Amino acid sequence: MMSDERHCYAFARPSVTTDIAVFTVDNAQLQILLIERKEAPTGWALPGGFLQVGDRRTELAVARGEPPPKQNFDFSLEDCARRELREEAGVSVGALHQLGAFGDANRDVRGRYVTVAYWAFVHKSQHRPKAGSDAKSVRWCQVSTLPGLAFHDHAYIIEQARGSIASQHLDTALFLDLMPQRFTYPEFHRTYQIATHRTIDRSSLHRRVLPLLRDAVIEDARSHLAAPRGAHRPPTMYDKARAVGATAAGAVAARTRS
Amino acid sequence: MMSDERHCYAFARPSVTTDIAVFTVDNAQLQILLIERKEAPTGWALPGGFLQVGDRRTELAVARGEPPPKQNFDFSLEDCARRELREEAGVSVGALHQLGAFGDANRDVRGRYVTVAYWAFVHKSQHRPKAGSDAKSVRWCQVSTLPGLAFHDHAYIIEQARGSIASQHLDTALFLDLMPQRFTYPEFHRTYQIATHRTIDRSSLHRRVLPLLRDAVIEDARSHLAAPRGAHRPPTMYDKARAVGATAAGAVAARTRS
DNA sequence: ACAAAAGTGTTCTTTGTACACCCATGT
DNA sequence: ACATGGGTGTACAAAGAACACTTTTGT
Repeated sequence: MMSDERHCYAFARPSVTTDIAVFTVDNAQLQILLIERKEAPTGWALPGGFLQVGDRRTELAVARGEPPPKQNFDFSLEDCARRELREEAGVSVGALHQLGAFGDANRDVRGRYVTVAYWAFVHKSQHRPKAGSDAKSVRWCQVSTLPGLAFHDHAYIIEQARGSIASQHLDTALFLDLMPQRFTYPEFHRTYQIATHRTIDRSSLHRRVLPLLRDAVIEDARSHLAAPRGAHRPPTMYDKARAVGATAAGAVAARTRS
Repeated sequence: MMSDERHCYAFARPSVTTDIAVFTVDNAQLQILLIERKEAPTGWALPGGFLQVGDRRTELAVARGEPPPKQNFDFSLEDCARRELREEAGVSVGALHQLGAFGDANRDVRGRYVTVAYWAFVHKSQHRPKAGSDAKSVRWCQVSTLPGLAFHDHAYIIEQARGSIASQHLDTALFLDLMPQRFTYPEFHRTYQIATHRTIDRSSLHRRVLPLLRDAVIEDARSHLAAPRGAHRPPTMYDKARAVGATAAGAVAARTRS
């Protein structure tokens, strides 16, 4: 009902969307969150969707500094990415990293789309992906065996994101986002190697990461329950929320809720 | 006449623009190309403008693979940047580097704008900036003493671009775009230092750059006319068009014209 | 005791740079 | 001769990583 085209402009405009490549490490594999589209073009795709802008009057008011509407309004591109991720896939992320804008005229068969791509790291435990409004389903897919994608530049975007992650002057601290609330260094070492797709000496990485975890040690011996037990020294547990540089996904989720 | 708002959509859409930070080195200063806007908000700004998209029928046809219209159509975001730079400032550049997308709701008082920012290097000799349709004037401004800008995130964008240029993992070859058709290594050395805002040993930079210029030597002794004369060995002249990695602005201009 | 974790010290490589000193080539 | 350009060799510094080895701490 009422899909009237009520927003009219003197010049044609493209649709603006954000797409987000959410990576996680599980089962010794780098995985990415994909959604199965309900509408054409059907198939698998990166989660994402339209930048919600207000009508003329609203936008002018916001541009003048008035408070933005609470509903159906993305103040920033990053807001849009977070919202789409939440609505479409049920996932709230910490740090979002912008990859760039993609806008070739033939990138979407439905018409002219300009998309701003982001990537993020999460740990599965903190998210329960749930297909939202526009998605038939949501799935973690191994990046090594991606299904065919509904938009032909999504594979390229994922490629770019992986390059960004691997070839790096990327801060070690960013990889903390891949960890659960509590984790040990050996776990971090394994995860880091999988995410960057290379091997690195345990001790060398340890030296780089330890400073970040200095204040995140969980002293309580009972907390070690989740750590590997055995006839050996138990690993130190760290609390992601207290690690420097980590963007606690929990905190972000809480902030969003309030 | 007929500024009717003929393009209507079910959902509000932002305007999409590109902005370009064009840098050059002249008079021992890093300079940037700014235009003086004719329309509100008046004042100085980065050259740039609207992404020209077709109407629904046109875009669908292009998305299906049919050839894009010759007129008033930007196939890619980069095409848009080149066109705007040409139309608005009379400048054609070689390599364009995407900085990212900026789309906060309060970035433009006229309404909701999403801009994709690019930066480029040029040499003044190859361009005659000329105020185009939307510009009252065009000017090279020293980045050290920028005027106030009509859009408050343009200063931020310029800042980002300068950071990108200075804090390097930037390929040396890109700086060849700052040179004229023919240049000497000592000239390159000076230019490089100004652009990156640091000093570097003549000999060290020489080693990095020489491989790029191997096949660009101008043998003809008469070509040395433009080189500094004096009671000393004359410098070797190089031809930018034959240097590896340089994107000859002339070639791009020619391609555009055909 | 054993095994995994934690921690330390050393070496190696790479990369970029400075620096010193050569030769080349014009007026 | 001399001033500038071109070129080479060496040394140095920092960063990242490998490697070897020790110590810790539980069963």
